[in-house]
Amino acid sequence: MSEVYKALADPTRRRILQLLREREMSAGEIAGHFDLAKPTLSGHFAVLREARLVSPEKTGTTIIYRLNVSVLEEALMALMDTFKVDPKPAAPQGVAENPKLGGPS
Amino acid sequence: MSEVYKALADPTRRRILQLLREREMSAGEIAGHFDLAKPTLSGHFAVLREARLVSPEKTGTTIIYRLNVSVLEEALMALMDTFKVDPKPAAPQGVAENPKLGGPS
DNA sequence: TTCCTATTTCGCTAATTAGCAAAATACAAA
DNA sequence: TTTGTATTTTGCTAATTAGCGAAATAGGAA
Repeated sequence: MSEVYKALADPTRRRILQLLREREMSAGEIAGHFDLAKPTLSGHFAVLREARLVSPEKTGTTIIYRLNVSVLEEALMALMDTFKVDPKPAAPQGVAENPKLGGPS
Repeated sequence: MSEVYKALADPTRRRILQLLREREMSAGEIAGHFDLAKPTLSGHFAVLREARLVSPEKTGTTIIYRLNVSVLEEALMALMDTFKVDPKPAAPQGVAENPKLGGPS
């Protein structure tokens, strides 16, 4: 799960995911959308694969990358759950007002 | 907005946010939850402040950190919108089975 | 004022990472 | 087999970053 955070932390990888959200694409086609060398993009693909955010499908010499929507969905859900954020416009969330400042130090 | 991704990418910072989700705490009290030096934690606080995920409030010599729930909420919403993910459980859909290429050949 | 506590800022080091060119791998066609 | 195309792996450099101890800053108490 931590790999997902790492994968999402890079803007290039987020753009790749957005591209794949529209339709699946080959590695070279994705690379064509960036001003980066192909080995650089290949490295980004590896990070996205490790996070299970994309799945490669080899057909001939080309590799088709497809967005793994369910993994992305699960990751965002877990994120919301971790921070107890509701998908609805939040009710006034009571913040504890007992900070106990000087504390037990 | 990109600062939020960066802030969430580090596990220590995510634990800090989880602590602050329960109640606001002073910098020193937060530091007490970790085996890290205080300057290290102070650096993490700075990243969280830059992302506007926490707000500091100075009272005397102590600084109380409070979770900025609305910012976290907005960030997660924007993330879901970016990737067009619905807050409902989705139909099961092919999950990646092997991050490496070449497969079981 | 001096002293104590809380927190940050300053250097610095080690580890990580994004980027590239070149080489290697894999596959299809001739 | 050789050739050509698509993609990854290798080896490297520069930039970023998490970590630390020491010093600096700020406020309250004596």
